[in-house]
Amino acid sequence: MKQSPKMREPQPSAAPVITIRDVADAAKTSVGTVSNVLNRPSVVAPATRSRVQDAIAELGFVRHAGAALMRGGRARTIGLIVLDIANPFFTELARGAEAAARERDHLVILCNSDEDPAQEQRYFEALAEQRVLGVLVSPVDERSSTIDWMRERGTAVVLLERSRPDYCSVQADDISGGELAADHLLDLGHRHLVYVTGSLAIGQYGNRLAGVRRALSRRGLGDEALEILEYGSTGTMKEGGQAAADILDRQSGATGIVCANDLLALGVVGALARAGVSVPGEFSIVGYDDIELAEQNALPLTTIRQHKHRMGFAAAQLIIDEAENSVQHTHQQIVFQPELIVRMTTAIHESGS
Amino acid sequence: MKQSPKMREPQPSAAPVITIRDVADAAKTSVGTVSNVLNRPSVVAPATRSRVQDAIAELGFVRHAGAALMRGGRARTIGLIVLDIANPFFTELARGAEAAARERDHLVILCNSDEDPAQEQRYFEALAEQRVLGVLVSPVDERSSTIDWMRERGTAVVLLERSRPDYCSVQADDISGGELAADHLLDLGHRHLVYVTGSLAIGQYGNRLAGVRRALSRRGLGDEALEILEYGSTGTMKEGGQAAADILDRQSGATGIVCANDLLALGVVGALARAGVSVPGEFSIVGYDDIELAEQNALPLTTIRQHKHRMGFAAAQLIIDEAENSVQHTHQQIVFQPELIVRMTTAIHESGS
DNA sequence: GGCCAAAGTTGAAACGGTCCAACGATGTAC
DNA sequence: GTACATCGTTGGACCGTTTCAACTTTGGCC
Repeated sequence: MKQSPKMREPQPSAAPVITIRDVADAAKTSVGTVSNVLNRPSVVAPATRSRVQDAIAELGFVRHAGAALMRGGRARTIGLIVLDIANPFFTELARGAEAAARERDHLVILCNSDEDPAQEQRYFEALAEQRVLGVLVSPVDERSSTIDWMRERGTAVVLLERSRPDYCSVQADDISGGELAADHLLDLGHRHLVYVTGSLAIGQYGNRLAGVRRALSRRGLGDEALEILEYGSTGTMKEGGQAAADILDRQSGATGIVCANDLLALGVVGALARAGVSVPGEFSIVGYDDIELAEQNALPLTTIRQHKHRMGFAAAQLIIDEAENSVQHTHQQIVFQPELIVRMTTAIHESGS
Repeated sequence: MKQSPKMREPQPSAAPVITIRDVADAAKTSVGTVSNVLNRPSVVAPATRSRVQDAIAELGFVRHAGAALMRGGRARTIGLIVLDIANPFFTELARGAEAAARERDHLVILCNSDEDPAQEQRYFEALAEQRVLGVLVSPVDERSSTIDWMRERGTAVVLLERSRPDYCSVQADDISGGELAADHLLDLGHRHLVYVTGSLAIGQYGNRLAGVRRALSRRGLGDEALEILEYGSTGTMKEGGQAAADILDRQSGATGIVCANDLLALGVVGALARAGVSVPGEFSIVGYDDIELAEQNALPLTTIRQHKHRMGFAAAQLIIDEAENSVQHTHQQIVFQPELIVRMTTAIHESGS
């Protein structure tokens, strides 16, 4: 009955779908010229250019990114796959990547693998299908064949927090970081340490542990001076709370605690405080990452600072470079040095020894 | 056992670019059939189907999402634009959206506007060009014409934390939440409150303030019983620390502090602790959001819980529904009720008022 | 006025998929 | 044996853009 499309219906289904063709007609020119206005405005005569721009604005034309990609191009979009979007380390890194991308007029889309290889794979595939410029990934497993698969299909990949000789990567020197943390405690006189960590399958946690061990052995201390408490996931505050309970249970005589990240450390500190245990009186605690919370905590956390923003920035630059100069591009592994930030959760070990 | 990866030069870009045509040839069938295997596997005979699937695997075919969209379809991707990716409220919400999307085999891509209208606009445009299914947005300004513009161009939009009668939206009842917080303090005997907030241009912070005022006026208290400390941004821990300093400076006699979000509250609590001021002895503090940190803090935070995960879940469901049943879809505004969670930062106000 | 180069514009051929009408093969009913 | 329904497959039109060779216009120079 009411076939008239001009009726007052506020329905959204009136989707007109404006194409470059419509713009060309409205501006009384050709599709080629409109395309030039979009992509190479300088080659179009000013008068024509502004006629086209007016038509675009008037009709509300939105270029179809998918169609634009068909003649071989690559998108102006960078994918970033992180292990845990709730970890401030990654959000700060994402900000850095975004800043670098913005400089070159690119966009970052953030994907959360939640440490699940299947989910990671889904995002890899989706990004490959989108023909993104490249993917920055903090891989669940850096040996995963999916990463090679991506590159074989023509999508550049930069590894975060992991490295492989045949890929660009951006990481921190986690071994030195672990060493820095342990050295600090040893310098303060602690002689029995605990390393609290998320899953050691996460490479950087393993490396930090290696650094701790190196510091111990440099002083002639062996594994008897170290306990390891490993929890299942990426290292959350809740797990830190659990760790504090476990440490109190054990009564093992340990006085220095190195945590694999700040969330764990804050969890430990919080739980100890709630249990009425003095920090740094009875335990000295060092975190890792230097997230904003570390400084703002009621008891500011001694920690190992990572240059998260710079790492993200560098990674995005690498991927843009790799994509734009793929011919003469050489893979590089960038390593950032961590830094000890002493705050209030560590102190000299008074009694004994 | 080593492979010899160095035998041949790492191909600069020997990009083969496998198309559906190549797959069809390899599987000795037609492109139409391959397309059917991809999109409607059930209509293809099992033998053919597996031949095609083998060819896809062997050749490493990746469908070109852009091309697939050209015949009018919509992507299986949902955009989510948040104000501040470092705020756990949004990451938890993102997780909820992701869960709902996964159920329907969609993907969420997260974009961070950082409260900058220009950045928000850039993401809107990029998502429109990608022809995403729809966009969930926590808008910098819900009256922005960009939102209407998106819908006119055919991209569904669901508002988060804001509402407009002509859009789907998911929000919390912030007025009730503010009231809940203030009532709690008033019940405990506090008679002079401070409201610590980020920019009041952020609508929900304004609503929470309105709730606080409502609670006061219900008890016959007016603006003389309320101080407002407004800081510039989205409300960070650092600003909370500043607020604590300002409150101590003023000596105004206030004893109850309502914060517009948990990060502010944790900043206040941390800074007061560092200043040696007892909480909840001298000040009672209520946060807002119930992020994970609130519970895990050394002094667990009394706060107003928001159902972040459910909100994200509902929003993603709405957008999928709107996109799939656009004809008979009616816009709905979903409102979640907040909940008071009493922990350790609030206590009875002892001394006479 | 004739010639030429530069500047601006044009139309059509890709690009890699989806969709669909039409087709062939096979089985079933009478 | 004929008519018909079902199932699986096929090829080509089409989607919206970019690219590029060819074309037209303009203006400078001798």
